[in-house]
Amino acid sequence: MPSGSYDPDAVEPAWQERWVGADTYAYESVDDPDLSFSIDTPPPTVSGDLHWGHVYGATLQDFVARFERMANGEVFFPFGYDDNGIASERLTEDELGIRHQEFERREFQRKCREVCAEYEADFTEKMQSLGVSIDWNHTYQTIEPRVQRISQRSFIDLYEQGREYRRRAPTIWCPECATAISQVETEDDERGSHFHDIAFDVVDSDESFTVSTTRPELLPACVSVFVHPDDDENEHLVGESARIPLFGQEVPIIEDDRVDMETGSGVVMCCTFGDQTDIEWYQAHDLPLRIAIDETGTMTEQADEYQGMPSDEAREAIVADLDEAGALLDERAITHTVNVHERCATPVEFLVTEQWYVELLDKKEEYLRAGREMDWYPEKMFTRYKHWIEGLEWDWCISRQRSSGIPFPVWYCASCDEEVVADKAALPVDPLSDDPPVDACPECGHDEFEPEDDVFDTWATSSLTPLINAGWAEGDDDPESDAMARPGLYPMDMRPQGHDIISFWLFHTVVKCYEHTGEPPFDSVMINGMVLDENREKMSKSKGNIVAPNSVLEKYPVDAARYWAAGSSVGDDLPYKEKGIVAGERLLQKLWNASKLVDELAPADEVPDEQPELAALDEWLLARLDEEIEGAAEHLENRSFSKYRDSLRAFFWHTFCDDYLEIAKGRIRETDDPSARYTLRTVHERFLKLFAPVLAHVTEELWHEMYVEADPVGAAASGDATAADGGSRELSVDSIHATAWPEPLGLEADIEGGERALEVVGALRKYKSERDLALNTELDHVQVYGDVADYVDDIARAMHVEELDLLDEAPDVETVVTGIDLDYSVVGPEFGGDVPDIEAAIESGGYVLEGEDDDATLIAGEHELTAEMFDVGTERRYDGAGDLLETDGAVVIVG
RNA sequence: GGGGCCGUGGUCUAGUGGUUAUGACGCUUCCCUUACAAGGAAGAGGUCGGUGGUUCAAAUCCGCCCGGCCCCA
Repeated sequence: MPSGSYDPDAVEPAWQERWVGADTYAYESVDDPDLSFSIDTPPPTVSGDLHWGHVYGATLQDFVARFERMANGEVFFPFGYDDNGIASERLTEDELGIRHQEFERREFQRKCREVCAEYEADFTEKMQSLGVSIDWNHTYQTIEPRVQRISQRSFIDLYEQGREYRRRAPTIWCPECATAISQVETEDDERGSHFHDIAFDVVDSDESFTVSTTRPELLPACVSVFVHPDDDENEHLVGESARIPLFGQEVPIIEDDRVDMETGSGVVMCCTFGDQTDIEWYQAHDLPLRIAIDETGTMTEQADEYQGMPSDEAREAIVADLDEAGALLDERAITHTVNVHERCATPVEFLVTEQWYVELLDKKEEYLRAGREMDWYPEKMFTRYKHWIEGLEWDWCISRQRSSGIPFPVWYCASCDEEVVADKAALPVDPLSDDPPVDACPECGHDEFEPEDDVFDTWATSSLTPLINAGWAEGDDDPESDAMARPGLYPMDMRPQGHDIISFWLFHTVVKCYEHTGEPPFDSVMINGMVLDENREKMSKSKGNIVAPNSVLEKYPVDAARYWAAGSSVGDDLPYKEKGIVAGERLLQKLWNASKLVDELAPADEVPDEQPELAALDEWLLARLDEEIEGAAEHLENRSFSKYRDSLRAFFWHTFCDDYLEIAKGRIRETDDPSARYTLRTVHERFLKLFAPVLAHVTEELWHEMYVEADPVGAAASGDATAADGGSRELSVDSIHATAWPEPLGLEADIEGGERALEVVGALRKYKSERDLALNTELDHVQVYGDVADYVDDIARAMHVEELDLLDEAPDVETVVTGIDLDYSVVGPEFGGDVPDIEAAIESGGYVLEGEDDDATLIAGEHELTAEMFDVGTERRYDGAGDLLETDGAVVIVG
């Protein structure tokens, strides 16, 4: 039995260990029809510390997992470690003091797996200490051979379907990392720079104009000059040609509304490529390419005498030469926004390179339909998906010029460049180490091949997690078959994701998996918000407002943090609030203390097995709990965690502890009442189950303390005996989390009577409080008018009333009509614009009241209102002995 | 620049057309009542960001404005 005060420091780690040791959350088989719910957890990068995003995201997922497990059956809740990215590459290099270039790619990846294993173990421990009900027997690493195989298989399938192509085209390039990157890997940054005002001559004219640029080294790459159509001052230039200073090429002057007239001179040069607008112009106006800077940042032959110079050196030389030639009109410092690589903060270049792409643009409609088929929590996130799809302008560049990552399974004929892809049976392959599947080029017969040394974009793999979980293309021995090994898992029931990364992770996953299976990969997606600081600002290192979860969890119980995390609705950001966690801690103690009292009042061996004849108030409480059970389930199904948490807490704390428990306590101590004992224990066990999804540890401990024979882990408990229990569904381990969500009892109860009885109790409390009396002050005589006959003893005992009488008739009061309250929901639609007339008549007293109660009629001005349209406001004046108290359903006289 | 979200007592928050606007934290007063003082009871505190409109009726719907946040460019 529970005793003392609750000790989470001892109880929580003990249960965490036992859950993992006993495989509490493992499922027997993924083909088990009992496996009712599956979650596609997006694998986190494991190199860093646990941050609030992990805690919040994983905790919300766990609420759903625990609820679904109780409500429906086993839950597939796997875990993945993302160790396939550049973060793990750097980690391995730092840890081992090596450079990846020093090793064959395959060898380096082996080292990565080894180094990451330590970090993964550490991360696993941290996740387990959050009490998350993940099945730790089902984890994967994105760098493991099986995942590499599925990634390469995905590539080959899409290639065979003609949905992938290799092309020379503009790409976003990081000169520091020497790779193409996708747009989502860039961010804006404010940088200092210089505007150079450069004079351009108009061909066949004496005229010249000024172009302001921060990139004079791109002059040799200039292919045109643009003017805004509304630019009256420069409009006359449109149609002419301009001669580029120093380099001499003649380029057309074109109008386009993408020119920013506010910046510089309003006339802008378009180069190959200075920024993304240049690329848009290149495509829109069919401009030629003049590539003046190569992939290493060196000037090309287009740059004439500057060829071979690094671009920043060339910039200085060109500026000096412009000045000498008299073409440099001005030079001034500015700050402007530049696109930088998020990882290394290097400003990106826009280069023309050969890359692999996945075709997306031709199937936007289908992708939209797939997105619409999923349930979005919150719904508004579908809008984000819709806009993302509609706004797609480029196909997806999936090749990266990095040294580690999953290799493209492709070779090229050294003679004719024919693409040769790997045999499906041979996957995973690394073309840098493995031979192509053919001896001679199927196109030209040549026998030498160049391996593709690019690797996949990390999202090309991360977008396959539902397929990895379902064992796609692992279903049978046929290497050509894409049958799933665990087809029952697909589509998966829920995909969780933080809202900051849905566009490149979730959305790509939808599209990619749809391509492979023809259906959306998820029945539902649950988007969570961010954890903000106490002032609702994003936590960031530069602001220095980061609160480390570890430091908080050392101080507070995990269940308290889980309680705090449940204080949000799906999709909402959640500010870190120490007070919110303290509130959770208080609830844990309250639950523990109430449990002690329940166990004392209704110990297991004194509670009748069968439902006894129930007192009216007990019946009422059980019926009210039925409503709460249904409400809690509905809120959890809608992922309205906050509503679930708050309504359950309020009902438990106020209705159960403050009202019912006080009454039951008196009744049992005086009469050994079996009805109250049965009710207490029944209701209490149900409360534990209702709280279990959020307060995972304390409910487990209490359930074992009170409902499973001698099997708690806390304090005095020892041994590992597990006793069968009636409530358990007999899953792999005895746990409250393996029991079924409570079914409503469906008792016929006098709901109104119970409410009325508690109103009377409330009125008497208020009476005592207003007179500064202790709540246990004896009251000699109380009379009640109102139907509370079945509750008289409970009321009298709870409020220490010596003699409580029921009155058959209303007490002798003088009723004074104080006004008329209209029921606008009836009067409004009935009388419409005449409502103000009626109000005016009532206000001025110009009305006649006829009849009483249901037959009452009100004549106000021109209109006649029937009883259901109004209430008569009254005030009672009581001149009798004692004090008159009123509630909605009863009249109480004290004294 | 495009899109989305938000603004409710000191703080956070419920409430998407209908009488007196929900709750928590904080505050004030009272009560040690053999589960819990980290508890209980009562109370004070709000022109629902501003403004105009729709409606018999607006915190709620619509327009504009102000303030804040996020995503995309």
